[in-house]
Amino acid sequence: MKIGEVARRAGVTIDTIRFYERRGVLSAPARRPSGYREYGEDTVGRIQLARRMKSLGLSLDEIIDALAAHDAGPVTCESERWRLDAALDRVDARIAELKALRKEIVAARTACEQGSCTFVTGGA
Amino acid sequence: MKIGEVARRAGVTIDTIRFYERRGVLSAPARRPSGYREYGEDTVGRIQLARRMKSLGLSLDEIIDALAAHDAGPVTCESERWRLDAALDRVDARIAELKALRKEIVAARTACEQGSCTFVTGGA
DNA sequence: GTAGACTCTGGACCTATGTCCAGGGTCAAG
DNA sequence: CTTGACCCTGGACATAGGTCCAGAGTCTAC
Repeated sequence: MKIGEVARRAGVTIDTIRFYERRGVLSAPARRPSGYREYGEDTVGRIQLARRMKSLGLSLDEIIDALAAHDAGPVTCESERWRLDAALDRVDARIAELKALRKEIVAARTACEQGSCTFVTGGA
Repeated sequence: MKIGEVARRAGVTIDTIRFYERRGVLSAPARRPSGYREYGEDTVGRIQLARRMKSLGLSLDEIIDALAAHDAGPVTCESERWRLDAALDRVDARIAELKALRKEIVAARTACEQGSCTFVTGGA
């Protein structure tokens, strides 16, 4: 299968596939005599798994690591769940940050309404 | 006042001040015969106001715009509050995104525990 | 006058994840 | 054989907000 078909079936662009190859998400595929990349079915699944991980908030480096674990041997939900936990912790931390920021903004708004504005005057 | 003192008093780096000048947050200051930038007191306040806006989630472009409004004439909390509202809307939107992501992650975790894992197998 | 701290310019570099491009070669159908 | 779709490489570009650098000139206290 040529790269275009892999891209179409996996729902990504050709550029993304080549980028993933450069970054190590995908290993270098076989080549036709012409130099064209030749992929097997499994590549589509691997890309889809990578995208699934990405959609759950894993970074590319984390995805590479997770896929390496897959490659190294049988993985189970038990052995991999910590990756989700890490992603969850990060999301929670980010939400907490944003909630703190929200509070700040609301406080600034309230101060505005009460005449002790720190947004227009720069106080604080 | 030379740039180093402004930086120290405003709590930013010299590089940041020069960057703000390039971007238009600060106008080009007077120069000494040697070429050194010469600042007045007001610059410290302007930088602090910019930082305050930044800490409330405004982008640099928004800060530039807000400061331009300050420069153009008297501003009031009434006339400027919409900027805070815009920042608040953005933060709320981002929090909503992250909560949706959180839900996804938790769902993936739950599926793991129940044996229908979409994280290890890539299903979905 | 000299040492050490300060400042100048202009551009490269950083993170993260792709996206796009030019200039060229290849494949498949008619 | 031609045409149009496909693929190759390597590198530049994008976002946002700075950060850092070299090599040169300046300022100040002693």
